[in-house]
Amino acid sequence: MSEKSSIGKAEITRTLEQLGHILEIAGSSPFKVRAFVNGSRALENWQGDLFQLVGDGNVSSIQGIGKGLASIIEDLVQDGQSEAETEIRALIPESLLQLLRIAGLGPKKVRAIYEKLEIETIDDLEKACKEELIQSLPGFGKTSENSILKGINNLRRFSGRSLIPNAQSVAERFLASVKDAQGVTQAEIAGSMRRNRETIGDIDVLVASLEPEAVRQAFLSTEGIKEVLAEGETKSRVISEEGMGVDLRVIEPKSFAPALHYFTGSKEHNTRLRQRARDRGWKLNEYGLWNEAGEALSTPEEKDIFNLLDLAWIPPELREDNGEIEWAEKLFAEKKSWNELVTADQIQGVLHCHSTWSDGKATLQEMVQAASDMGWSYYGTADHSRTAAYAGGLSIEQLAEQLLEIQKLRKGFPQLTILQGIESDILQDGSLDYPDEVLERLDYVVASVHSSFSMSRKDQTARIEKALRHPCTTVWGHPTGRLLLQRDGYEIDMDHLLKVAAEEGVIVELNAHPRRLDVDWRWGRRIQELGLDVGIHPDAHSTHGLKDVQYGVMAARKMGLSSTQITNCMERDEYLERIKRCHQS
DNA sequence: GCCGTTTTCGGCCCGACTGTTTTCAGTCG
Repeated sequence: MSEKSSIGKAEITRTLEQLGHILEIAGSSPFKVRAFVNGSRALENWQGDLFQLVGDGNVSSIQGIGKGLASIIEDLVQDGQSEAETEIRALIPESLLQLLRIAGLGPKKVRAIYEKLEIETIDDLEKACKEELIQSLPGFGKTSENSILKGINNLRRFSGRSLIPNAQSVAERFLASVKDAQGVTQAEIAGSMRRNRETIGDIDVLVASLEPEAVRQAFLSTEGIKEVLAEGETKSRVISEEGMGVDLRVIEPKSFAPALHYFTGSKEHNTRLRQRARDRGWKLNEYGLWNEAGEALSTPEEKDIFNLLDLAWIPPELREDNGEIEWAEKLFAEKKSWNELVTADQIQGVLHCHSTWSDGKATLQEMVQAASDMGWSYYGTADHSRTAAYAGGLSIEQLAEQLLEIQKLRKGFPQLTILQGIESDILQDGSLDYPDEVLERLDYVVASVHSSFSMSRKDQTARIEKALRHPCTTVWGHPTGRLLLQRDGYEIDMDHLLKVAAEEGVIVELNAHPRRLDVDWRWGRRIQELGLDVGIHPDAHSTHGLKDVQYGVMAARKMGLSSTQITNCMERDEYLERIKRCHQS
């Protein structure tokens, strides 16, 4: 398959989604619109070698992608462009897509604004609002004009999504303030946070109470509300001062389980479940599950909903319509339940941490003390290698000096096994950063890419493959190099490299830094199929950074992994044996 | 546009809140 085009899967999924939105503004059938958006998601969730799939002419084998979308995808992969795409893009000015990002503006209103006033950009729309041109349009008024101005303002101030720790602190604040409101029996965070998504758009607070008014009062009196967007009897929505949308939903206690399921989502997962209910002549909504006669079935817990639909209970993290429903069906038929997903207290130790020896903020002794305080039984430091000059990479002499310090520390921390590793840059030609005899003296090697991100997919893949095949490589560090909300990862043939890692016994890192969470959870199923071992490593640059393993654990749960698939859930002796095995001279 | 123990047509999930409306369309999750 030719690789002359540089269009990867990520760009194609974005294109399909955009085309859906363009069709929406252009007034296409809502079902056609949904087909594009669904197709985009189906492709995003599908893991494998897209080049291969296109070569085999099998694109429409992906559920949700039919002949039409398959042909667009094939054209994009093979030529970098598609005639159908060009035709759709010609329907409306591209810049109208930006208007959709303004809260309160949907496709119909954007279209009306464009057709009546020929407004194409956010700047022009802002000007029109200030000149009071919008309020005269049919279906608009003075209030809509003001809310559009507010929406534009918010859009400019906030990027839209947040990293998990930032979202957590906002969520905890709002949860705390409704929890003690009068009449509250239960309160939980639902939505993408409960599903452990890698970034969070909105926070969903779900509260069970027969006194919704008291809950609303408590919610709206939470500290740090920038703006109230809606306040109804059972539903309110605000923007926090951090720029996060926070939704409150109050539900009667008897409906808490179906509501928790409903507001946990994902939307796609919910749609599938509601369809499943419909197939039986039933109805599923946030208030409960209803039979043909319209009688509520008993669903005191989430698992009751699943079981009544002949499904095993599905952990919230897995509810992405990513094959979990089919799996739950099988488990239910076999009277089995899901394997227990990994928990943070099962982590026994970590590799891949930094210290002041390279670019860390804490000394090695401080890091070791913190690791000991975490109750771990092994700890590996892996500072940067010599080529990483930007990060104070260690020379061969410094590595030797560091070992002396480690030997001293070992005496002070007899209960903690302290390992000396290195995070070796994978050089441009795929070799590691020290001579083999230096690498062999270390306890382990994390091989990571830190430079030349823009190599072609083919070259980047070959580069990393060479590093993974090096006998000293123990761990493949942050496999894609992505930084969430900052940059995409480098282009690689992930499926191929995972196979290489499996062949070589290399541990695939799940980098737990909340900005990385790399490897992406969407590879979870493939990783399990290949029988790969995953290591959850904090990539800590400070003592506080060690606590980031919790985010790695969240991502591992989202991958569907249990402790037996995580190397650093092993007891010390087994673990030391394991990292020796893939670090042979 | 996608899909099919309704298989090539006729469906396609569901409900709250808002604003501009006199009964509802649009937006959102």
